[in-house]
Amino acid sequence: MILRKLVKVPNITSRTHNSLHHRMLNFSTLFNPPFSPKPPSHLATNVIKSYFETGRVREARTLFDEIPERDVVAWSAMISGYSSCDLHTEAWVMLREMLRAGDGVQPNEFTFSSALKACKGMNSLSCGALVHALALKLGVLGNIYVGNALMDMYGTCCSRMDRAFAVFEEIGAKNSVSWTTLIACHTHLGDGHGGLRVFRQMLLEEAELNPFNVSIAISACASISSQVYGRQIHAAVFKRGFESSIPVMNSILDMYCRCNGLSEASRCFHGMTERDIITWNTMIAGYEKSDPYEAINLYSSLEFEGLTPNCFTFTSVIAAVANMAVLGVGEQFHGGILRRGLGDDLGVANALIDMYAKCGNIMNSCKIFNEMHVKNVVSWTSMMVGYGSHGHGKEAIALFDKMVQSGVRPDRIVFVAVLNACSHTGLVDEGLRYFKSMVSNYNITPDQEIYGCVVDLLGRAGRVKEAYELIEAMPFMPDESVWGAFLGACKAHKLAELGKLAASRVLELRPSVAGTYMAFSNLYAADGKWGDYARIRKLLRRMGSKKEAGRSWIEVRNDIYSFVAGDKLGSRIEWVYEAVDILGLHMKEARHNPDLECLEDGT
DNA sequence: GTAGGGTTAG
Repeated sequence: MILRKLVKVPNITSRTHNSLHHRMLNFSTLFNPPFSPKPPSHLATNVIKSYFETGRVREARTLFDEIPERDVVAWSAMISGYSSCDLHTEAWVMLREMLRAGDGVQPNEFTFSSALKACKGMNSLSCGALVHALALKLGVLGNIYVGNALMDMYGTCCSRMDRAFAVFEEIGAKNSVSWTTLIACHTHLGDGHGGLRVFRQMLLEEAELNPFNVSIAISACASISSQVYGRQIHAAVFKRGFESSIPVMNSILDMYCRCNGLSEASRCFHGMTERDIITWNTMIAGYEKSDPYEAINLYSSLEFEGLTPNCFTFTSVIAAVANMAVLGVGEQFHGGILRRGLGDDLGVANALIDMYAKCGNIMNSCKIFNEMHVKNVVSWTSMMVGYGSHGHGKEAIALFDKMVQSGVRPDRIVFVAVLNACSHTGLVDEGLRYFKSMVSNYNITPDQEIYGCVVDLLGRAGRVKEAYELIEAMPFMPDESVWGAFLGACKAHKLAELGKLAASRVLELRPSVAGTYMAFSNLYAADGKWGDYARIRKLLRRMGSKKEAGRSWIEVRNDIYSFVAGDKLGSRIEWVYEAVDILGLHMKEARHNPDLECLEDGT
């Protein structure tokens, strides 16, 4: 009777549970009654599993330690339990203890599949390869669970897709998990095309569609921004009745959000009968950039539905606040984050650094950054971008050096941040040094964005010839971001001929960019060539293309007023003009000469 | 009595 009660651990209250646990510690009394010749360790294993399922890790370990003769099932339950609770290192330590115990217990296929999951969780290729060797020695590689787990480990740890694929090829009778795992490995590595190739192969080999492989295939479409493929799979989802699966629908929402289909995402979202927190997070993230106001509205509806926001929710909501630059709202969300104990989450803290910087409060960004216990490359980048946009280029650069000293390896995006900081502070030679170091010390191949930054760095400082030489020396065709940076330099330094060359290149690459025509016509105007100026303007009008209006907004006593140049906000617009006049006076006092040519009526 | 794949944050 007592044993039957113990097996039902998850359903009991904590007080009852604690008292039971207190009695359970005496293992031999409970599990080895006088009439039983051998300890029924399978019952203890049952309880261990229940403990892990309810997160009672310490109790599981205590009970395990009490078992006099641990068999392979008990060891496997411990390794699996730790790994399921995301305690992968503990699972690994357990495996090592098992192998060293010297009691003749050998790992089986259950032990290996759980151990490989732990290696994947630790992102340790060396541990995974050790398990692989041992599994080979003990002849369990033919087991489908072991094969699939091995493939997953290789595909995740250090991106060894070559080895993952070799394992996949060796699996004789692949099952649906084998296919899903291989598609997921490709997709999670950012190779959506590869994921879809495998998905297509899976269909050719007449493997069945299921919610698992469909979710990851849609995620692959999202990663390559292909709404065309995404819609095809959406149609298959509809046909097979997988629309009742929340993860499948969440994937579809995410795909539409990332593939310029926000209205379609919204339609699907409203059609869902059941939604979880990931559904809401996906939509909030989808609206965060293009319609941050709606993202914040969604947050309110989520709370109204009684769901609990998590760190993903706040990361997106804080990003929405940053895009609107509404400090008061951001502070309120920050309070909510602290009340829920989510302030220590890395993603949330990174978003807060960015939000405070974009809302003009760089001091709070610094405070959050300095108080973080763990920082990743995004934390350092966010702080550097913040410093850069506040005109503190030197602080941004100092931070880069500090980051390297702390052992964080810079990625491509950090270099974008440091180059921008150098560019806006006029630290041209420092910027060029970082550009060279990126290639020689960190083996990062510069892409269009990086070249655009360096062209901007040289161009702003008036070193336009060097900027042009850099463009000429690029190992690939410069895109519109590179020529755009060059065009900006020509405009700033009134180099009409070179500017026309740059503008024509941008127009060749993206003929629909109205902003380029504007810059182009301004160059003619600056050059006094009014006939050419009129011709471009006429062309622009004929295209029906309109440069998107630069929108500004101001927060006055908790109300936000948004406007474009020449807009009328009733009597309140006077406040804005008054503020602009005061800024102009400040500029004159500081002996800055405002460039009024950049002002365009109605834009 | 012990093992598996999918969805959200820069």
